[in-house]
Amino acid sequence: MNFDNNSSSFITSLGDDELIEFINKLSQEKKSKRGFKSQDDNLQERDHDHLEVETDVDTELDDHEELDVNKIFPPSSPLKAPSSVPIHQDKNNNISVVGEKEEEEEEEAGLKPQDGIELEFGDYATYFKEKQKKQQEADYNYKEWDANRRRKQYKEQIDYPQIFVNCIIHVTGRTEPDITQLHKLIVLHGGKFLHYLGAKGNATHIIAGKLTPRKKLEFAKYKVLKPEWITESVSCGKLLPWMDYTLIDNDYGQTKLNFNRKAQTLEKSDNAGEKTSNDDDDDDDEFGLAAASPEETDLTQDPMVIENNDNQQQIDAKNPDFLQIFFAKSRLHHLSTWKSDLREEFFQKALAKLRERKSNIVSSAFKKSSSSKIIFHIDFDCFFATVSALNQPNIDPSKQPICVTHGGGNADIASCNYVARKSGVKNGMWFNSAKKLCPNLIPLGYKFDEYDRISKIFYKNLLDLELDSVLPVSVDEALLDVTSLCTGGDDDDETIIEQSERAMQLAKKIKKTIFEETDCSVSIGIGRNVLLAKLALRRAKPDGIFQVSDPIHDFLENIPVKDLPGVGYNIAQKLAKEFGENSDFSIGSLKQIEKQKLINMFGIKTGTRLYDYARGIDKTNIDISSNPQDFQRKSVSIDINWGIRFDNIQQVDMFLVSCAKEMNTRLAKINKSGSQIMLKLARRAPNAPIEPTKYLGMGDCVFCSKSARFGIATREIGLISTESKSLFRILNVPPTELRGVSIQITNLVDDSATSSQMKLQFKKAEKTPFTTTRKEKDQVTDNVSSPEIQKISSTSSQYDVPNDVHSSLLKELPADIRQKVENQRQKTKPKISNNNSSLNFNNNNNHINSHEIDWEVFKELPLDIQNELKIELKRREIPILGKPDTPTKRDYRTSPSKFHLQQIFPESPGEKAKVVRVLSPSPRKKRKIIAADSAASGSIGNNTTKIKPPPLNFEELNVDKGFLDELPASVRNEIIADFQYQQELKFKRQKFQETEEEFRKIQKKLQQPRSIRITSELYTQLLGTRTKPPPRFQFTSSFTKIKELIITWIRSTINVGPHEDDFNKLMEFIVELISTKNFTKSINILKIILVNVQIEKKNCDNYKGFQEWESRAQMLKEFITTEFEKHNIIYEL
DNA sequence: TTCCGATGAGAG
DNA sequence: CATCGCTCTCATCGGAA
Ligand SMILES: Nc1ccn([C@H]2C[C@H](O)[C@@H](COP(=O)(O)OP(=O)(O)OP(=O)(O)O)O2)c(=O)n1
Repeated sequence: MNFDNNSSSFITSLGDDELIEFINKLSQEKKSKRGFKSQDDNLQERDHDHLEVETDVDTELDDHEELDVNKIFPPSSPLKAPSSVPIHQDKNNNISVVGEKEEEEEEEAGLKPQDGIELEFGDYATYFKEKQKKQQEADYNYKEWDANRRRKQYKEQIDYPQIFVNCIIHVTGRTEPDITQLHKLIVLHGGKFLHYLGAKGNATHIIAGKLTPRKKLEFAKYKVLKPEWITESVSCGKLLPWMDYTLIDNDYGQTKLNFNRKAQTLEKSDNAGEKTSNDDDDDDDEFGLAAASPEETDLTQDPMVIENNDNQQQIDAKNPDFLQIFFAKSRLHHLSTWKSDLREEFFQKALAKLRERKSNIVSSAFKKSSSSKIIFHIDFDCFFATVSALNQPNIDPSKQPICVTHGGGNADIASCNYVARKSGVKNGMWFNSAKKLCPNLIPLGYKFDEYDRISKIFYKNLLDLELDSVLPVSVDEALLDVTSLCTGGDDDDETIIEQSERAMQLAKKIKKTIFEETDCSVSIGIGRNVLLAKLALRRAKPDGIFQVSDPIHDFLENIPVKDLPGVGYNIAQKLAKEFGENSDFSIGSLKQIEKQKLINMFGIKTGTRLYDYARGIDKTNIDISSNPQDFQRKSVSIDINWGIRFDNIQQVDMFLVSCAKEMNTRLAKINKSGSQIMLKLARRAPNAPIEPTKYLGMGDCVFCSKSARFGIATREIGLISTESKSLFRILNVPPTELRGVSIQITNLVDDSATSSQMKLQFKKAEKTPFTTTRKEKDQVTDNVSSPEIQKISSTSSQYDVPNDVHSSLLKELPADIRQKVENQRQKTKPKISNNNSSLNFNNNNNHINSHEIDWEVFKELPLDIQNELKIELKRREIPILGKPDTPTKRDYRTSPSKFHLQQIFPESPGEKAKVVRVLSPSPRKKRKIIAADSAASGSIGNNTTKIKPPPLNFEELNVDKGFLDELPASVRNEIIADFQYQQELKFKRQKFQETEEEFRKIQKKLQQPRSIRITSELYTQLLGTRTKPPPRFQFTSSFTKIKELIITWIRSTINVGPHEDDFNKLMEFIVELISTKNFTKSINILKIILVNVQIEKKNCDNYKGFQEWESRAQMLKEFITTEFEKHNIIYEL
């Protein structure tokens, strides 16, 4: 029994409690021969194990030597008589037997409202999670039970050969033997039984008796096998080659070869709006899971189904399965996933091609005239709309306006056909507004699997052409370099006309083939570069081919700039505004603008690009193999801006964990890890309504983001989730205000490319935890690569959590964050730490944890596993009892000093420091932190745009000089507080701008022309003068900035009053102004203060603060009056 | 100059 | 009921050495 790599990452992904449960379970389990964990690394798998562990706490498995069958399968359970079990269909359209009873019990116990209590969402959420869990759990329990039974029955232990380890098998439809039997066979032989096909295509195999044509398409990406594969494999005691049992034997292998794209989704199509189709399309059930297909629906008498329908409550991000449900139905998610998969696929192809070319030595006879290419831009006409309308006999897309959308109302239109476009309907529009433009607009549902299928045919055809290069732009769109196909063999003899002619013929051929194979029309644009091809494509649409012929200027002249790639609303607006033309600013006009002017307006790159585009120049390269690095994926991110509604931070944390899991899955899929993480949040804009127009939408939002470094490339769920939670706290957005979350991982490293690091090293270290091996530098991650450090770093955050976190929140935090906060809290207390043993003092929580582990049993585990677990425990700072002198301890102490480690507490009286986190900021980072520190302690007069944050109560600033990179928690806290404060300011500023606008309007309404006139006069005057700002206010050079500064200052301190120092600085500034005869300016500042103090009055929670401000303002006013009198000036406000 | 982090635009 | 507003890349900007 041994852990493999993935087990390691599995255990590191567990929460502390889970880990402990895991250990305890393992201890009891060790006699069983079965490895606990199969190697699969995907989410589902993790969940499974995770759940097994979890369930152990409150089930009876603790004592499973005496396992009572009835506890798992109560007397009424059908499993008592497995062979005669009635088939039972659950809501997922999967026939389930095992676990059925639990589900029912659970319903009774937890789901059905009892005593007339309304079912709350929390119950629902629990229920939903529980259901999944129970399904998986039941499999495991069943296995245990069966083993037990056999043991008793045969008085010996017969283990079934675990032939299906690594297999995740889904059974669908009618099979012989039936699903119950198959389920048992699979589970008993080590396989995972997948009750439903999630959106992520986790199943490795699908077993089916026969397939409807529709299912055939749907399962095209899977190994769909006959049930005999299972039964015969079992009777042979080994895994038989699945190829001999394929159900779809005609094209599977081929498809697989050409399109190694992984299954993305098995989302069934909706038929929203008019239910026009009665074919074998499946409708979604509410949960985005597999739906009932016609031949099975007769079995759907399960109360479960009804129950679920009753409980179709709001599905928002609080639901633990929200991500899957959401993604399954999100068109943009599909679009993005398809795109990156295609990019990856073609990237790999290009690499292969490159290798091949290299081994063929001669790479010449290629690339003859790179200057003159022929590029095709090919794209399906209104892709989603066309495909969704296929096989819909009642609809004629050439006459009726159609669109693809989820529902009516404010649902987005993904795509609409050209009939609808005539009425002004556009992609991305909301259905309601479109309906106004086009009253008979017909809504159609999404058919993601169809889009995928058509797309595959499309790309297969393109590949078959053996072009110079194919660059996927989207699921329905690609750029082709067809130069060599159009230039033929003879070099220079060809005229341009001949080339064009060939290109045209080729385009026609492609168009025809694709139409024949898909029933969908493509349009093709042909040009000498990507730009021209794109513009030509636009002209070609719909259902056409257009070739840009050589005097390209005529062609370009009247095209609106908006059509240029990279020119969107903003740039087009800016151009139109600047040059006074009405909205359709053409390329012809763009050409008139000087290069420098464009650069000034849009920056160096955009400016030059616009300039070139106007002249038809574009050097974009579409050949992946010519420079693969350019086409490497550089980031992986998850964005959710729909359904984000949280009540408290715990829910946010849970959600972030789901995201981390998803992130891990995605990274694992492409074998990459990243060393930098960014959390981006959308916060409801100050004046936006709590609930926006679009149901569960994000509405108008303010965005903020913060990034951090792991110090090492990773995809560990634990690290990602911990870091995101940490960042979330830094960004300080109230959970109720949150409307969008995104996590991005960058600085990607290929697993294989960095053999010296991460997993391999990690594994090595597991095996020999006593030796400290010399690590090579990790190129990407700032020289941190020691496995010990990597492990510790789960507790790392670039920033620590501020210590004003409410204590009720604390206990909800993951242990490692909690630990940090606790530590910091301790630290702010008077020194008591020095003579304490960490076991008693430092790790209160963890000490409790460690008692939960049965150390006696732990000791009986195989040594290597013990070691592994010890490392993990150590990483989490859970003390290892019963064996105090653990070797892992030494590892910390002997860590090379070049690593920057955080000293928090002495581990034992004699020892020096305890390493809590590792962070290796780049030199810049270091500077930045230090700089931020000084900024935070500075005040308004410093040469910085920062305003001093409200007084923070960090009395002690014990800077530990020994660790340059790491500032003590208290200082870090200040930095974080400062950052949060800045965020708050930013947000308030925005809020203020709106308030200010309102204020101005009110002023106008009240007919106070005089005040306005004076104000604006003063403003113009001030803005017009270019006096150097006085020294003390050097940080701003323009009056608007000063104004803004003062406004934010007031706004942020209206509850506490101005800080003495700041106010003094201001007074100095005024004195300076007056002495330099800047009278107007001083009056103006006074005005701003007076006005804004009053404005803020209504936002003020603490009247005292306002009074403080008001009195200061009066003081200033008097001061100015007196000063002015000295100069014989009388002013008027 | 160069690098970095935050932010935004644009694409399908 | 509604509704499923993703995700990647490049550019810009301001701040820091
Ligand atoms: N805001 C958008 C834009 C596009 N899409 C989807 C639906 C489209 O069918 C597909 C392809 O986008 P295109 O921009 O190519 O638009 P169409 O194919 O619909 O129309 P056409 O290409 O004919 O202009 O992407 C979407 O869901 N939402």
